[in-house]
Amino acid sequence: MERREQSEQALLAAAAEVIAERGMPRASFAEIAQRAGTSRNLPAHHFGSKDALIARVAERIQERVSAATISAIEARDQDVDTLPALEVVRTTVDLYLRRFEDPTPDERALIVMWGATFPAEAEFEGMLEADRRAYTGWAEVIRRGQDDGSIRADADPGACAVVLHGLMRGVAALLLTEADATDMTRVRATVDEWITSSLARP
Amino acid sequence: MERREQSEQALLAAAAEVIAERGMPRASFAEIAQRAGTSRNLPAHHFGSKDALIARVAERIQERVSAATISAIEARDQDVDTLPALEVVRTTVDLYLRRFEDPTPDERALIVMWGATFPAEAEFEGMLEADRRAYTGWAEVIRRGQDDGSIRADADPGACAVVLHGLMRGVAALLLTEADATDMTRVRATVDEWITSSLARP
Amino acid sequence: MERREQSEQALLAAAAEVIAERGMPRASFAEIAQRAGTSRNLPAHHFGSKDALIARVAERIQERVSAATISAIEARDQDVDTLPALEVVRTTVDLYLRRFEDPTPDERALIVMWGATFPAEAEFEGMLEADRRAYTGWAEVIRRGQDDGSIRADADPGACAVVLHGLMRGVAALLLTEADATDMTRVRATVDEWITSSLARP
Amino acid sequence: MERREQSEQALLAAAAEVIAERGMPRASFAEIAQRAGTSRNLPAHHFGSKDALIARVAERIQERVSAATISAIEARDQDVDTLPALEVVRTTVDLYLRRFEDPTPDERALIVMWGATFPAEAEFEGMLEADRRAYTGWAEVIRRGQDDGSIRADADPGACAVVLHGLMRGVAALLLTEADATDMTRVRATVDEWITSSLARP
DNA sequence: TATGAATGAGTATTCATTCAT
DNA sequence: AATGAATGAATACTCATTCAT
Repeated sequence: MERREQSEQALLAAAAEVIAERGMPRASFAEIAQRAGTSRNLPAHHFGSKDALIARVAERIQERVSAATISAIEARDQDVDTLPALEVVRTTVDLYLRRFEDPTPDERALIVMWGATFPAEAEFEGMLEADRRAYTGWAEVIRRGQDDGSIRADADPGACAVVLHGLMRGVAALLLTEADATDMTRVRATVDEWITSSLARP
Repeated sequence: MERREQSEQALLAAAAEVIAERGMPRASFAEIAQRAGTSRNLPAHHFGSKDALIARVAERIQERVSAATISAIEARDQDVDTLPALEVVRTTVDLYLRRFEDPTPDERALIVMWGATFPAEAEFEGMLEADRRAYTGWAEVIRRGQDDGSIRADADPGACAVVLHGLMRGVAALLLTEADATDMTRVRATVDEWITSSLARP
Repeated sequence: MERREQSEQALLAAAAEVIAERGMPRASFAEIAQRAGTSRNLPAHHFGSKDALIARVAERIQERVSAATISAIEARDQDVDTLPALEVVRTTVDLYLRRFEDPTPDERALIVMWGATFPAEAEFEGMLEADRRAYTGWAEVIRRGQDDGSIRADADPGACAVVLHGLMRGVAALLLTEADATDMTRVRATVDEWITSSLARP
Repeated sequence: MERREQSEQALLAAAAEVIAERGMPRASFAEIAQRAGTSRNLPAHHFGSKDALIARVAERIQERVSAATISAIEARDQDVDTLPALEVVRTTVDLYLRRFEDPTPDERALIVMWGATFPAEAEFEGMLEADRRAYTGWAEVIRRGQDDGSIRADADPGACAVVLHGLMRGVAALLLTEADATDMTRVRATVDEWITSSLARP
C-alpha cells in the first residue's frame, strides 16, 4: 500500500515535469518512467492508459496549486472570510502570477495542459471541468464583493469571472513563454491596477 | 509556377484546418494531404519538413488574421490614424473577440498554435516573434494614446501591452473551449469596460 | 484444502467462459481472475503457467462433456450395453449435436479448443489425445456393431471412426458459427439419415 | 505498380505460411515481414491494419483453393456441366480431401482460419461469408442433382449442404492434426461411400 | 494460501522521411 | 513538379511472469 502510493507520487511528479517540458502529446510513458526511476512501463501498468494518467496529473496539479494559493493567502492575512472580496481577488491573482516568475514543473504543467485543450478535438474533460469550477468560484466571490460593498454593483459576475480567468491564464502563459522579455513586477502591478479600476466600487 | 502556388495555398489551408482540429503534434502530413486533395506526400515534398510547414502555416495565419482585423477596422471607421488611440484599442479588441464567436479554421488554429508554445521545449520562434510584435505594437499605440490624451499618463505602456495581449488571448481561448457555456456578448462588453476603466484618462 | 478446491473450480469455469468467448490466445489471466471474482493473479499462482491452466481446462471440459453425454444416454435408454451399437452411435451423435443448439460455455470451449489445435505449431497434447481416444472409442463401437449385426460388415472401423468424429466436430462448429442461419433440427435429422444409410446393414 | 503487386504477393504468401504455423492471433507483422524478406513494418504500411491483412489473406486463399479445385476437376472430366451432380459432389470432396494429404501453407491456413472463427467474439466476416457461399453453392448442386436424377429426391438440400460442408472441414482438420495416425486413402474412400449411400438415388 | 506490486517482452499502429520513378 | 513505395523510429498498450509480503 505504502509502496504503491510512493510509486504513484514519483510517477505523477515525473509526469508533470515531462508534460511541462514536452507538452502532453509528446510526453511518453517511457520518458516519464525513466525520470521517475522505474521500469519502462510502470506508468502504463499503474494508470492503465495515458488518458487516465493525464487525468490524474491534472487533478493532482489543480489540487496542489489551489492548496498552495490558499495556504499562501492564509499566511498573509489571518482570516479569508472577513476580508473584503475585492481584496481576495487581488491577492489571489497576485499570488497566482507571482508563481510564474519562477514556476515549478507543476505550475508550468498547469498552463501547458490548459493549452492542450485548445484544439477542437481535444476532449480533456478534467481540465475543462476545472476551468468551469474556477469560473463559478470567481463569480461567487464577485457576488459576495457586491454584497460586502467592495465590488461595484453593476458588474456582471459571470462575465467578469470569465474575463478574470482568461486574464490570469493568458498573462501567466505569456510570462512563461516570454520570461526574459517581461518585467514581471510591473506586469503584476498593472494587472492589480486593472482589476481594481474595473471592479472596485467607484 | 501557377500550379505550385495553387497547391501551396490548398495545403496551407488544409494544414490550418487539421491543426485547429487535432493540434499541432497530431496533425499529420497524410491527413493534410488528404484534406487538400493531393497525393499523400506532397506536403513533405513541398515544404521539406514538418517544422517548415508549421512555420509557414503560422506565418500565413498571422498575416491573414491581422489583415482581416485591419480591413474590419477600416470598414468601420474611415481613418485609423485620426482616431483616438483608446478607440483603436477598444475597437481592435472587440473585433478580435468577435471573431471567436464563430471562428474560421485559421482563427482557431492561431490559438491552438499559441497553446503549443507553452511547453518549455517548444521552439517555435515564428509564433513567439509574432507575440513580441504584438506587444511592441500595443505599447506604441498606448504611448500614442498618452500623447493624444485618450489614455491616462500614468499607465506603463510595456506592462499594459503584455496584460492587454494576455487578456485577449486568454479570453479568446476560453471562448473557444467553452463556446456553449459563455454569453459572448456580455463577455465582450465586460472586456470593453475593463479596458476603458483601466486605460481611459479619468 | 476445501478453499483451494473451491477456487480451482471457479477459476476453471471462468477460464472456459473466457476461452469460449475470446479464444485461447486472447484469454488472459486477468480476465479469468476477474470473472472468477478472485485477485488478479490467483490464476498464475494456482496453475503456475498458462499452458498448465489450459491443459487443466481441456481435461475438465472433456470430462464434463462426456459425462453429460453418458448421463443423457442413460436417461433415455436404460441399458447401453444391450443396445445395438448402431443405435448407440445414432443416439450419441444426436445428443452431441443437440447440445450445440444452445451450448454451455464448456461446450463452446470444447470446439474453440479443438480449433486451436489446427495450427502446425500448436502443441496441445491434451486435446489431441482426447481426439485419439474418441477415434479408438468409435472404432470399437463400430466393430461391436459389426458383431451384433447392426452395422454393415464391409465398413472400415478405423476410417469410419475418423469420418464420424470429423463429421460431428465439423457440423458442431458450423452450428456454433452460423447459429442463426441453420435449421438445427433438420441438420440433426440429416446427420442421422447419413449415419444410418452409411453404416446400417443393408 | 508492378513493385507493389510483387510486394503484396510476397506478403500474402508469407502471411499464409505464418498463419498456418502459428495461428492467426499469434501471427505477427514482424514475423510475416521477416519471412517475406521486407522491412519489419511493410505489412502494416501496406495493408493498414491486421484485420485488413487477414481479410485479404482469406480472400486470396479461398480464390486459390477453389480455383485449384475447379481446374483439377476440369483436368479429370472434360465438362463439369454435363456431369451428374452427384459425381460433381464426389469428385470435389475427393479432390478437396486429397489436398490435405500433403497440404500447402495456403490449404493449411484455410483450415486454421476456419478454426479461428469458433470463439464467440471472433468477428471474421470474410471467413463466415465464404462459408455461407459454400453452403448455398452445395445446396444448389444438390438441387441440380435432384433434377438430373443422380441425387435422391427426399434429401433436404439446405441441411445436406451444411452436413456436407461440416464433414469436409471436420475431416480435413483431423487429417491435419493427426496426419501420422490416419490412413488417408481409406478415409477418403469411406467419405466417398458415405456420400454415395446418403445422397445417391436408391 | 493468497494478494498487490513491478517487470520485460511482444504487438499493432502511426508517422516523418527517404528512395525511385 | 509530383507520386507511389518502402523504411525505421517511436508509442501506447497487453500480458505472463516474478518478487515481496
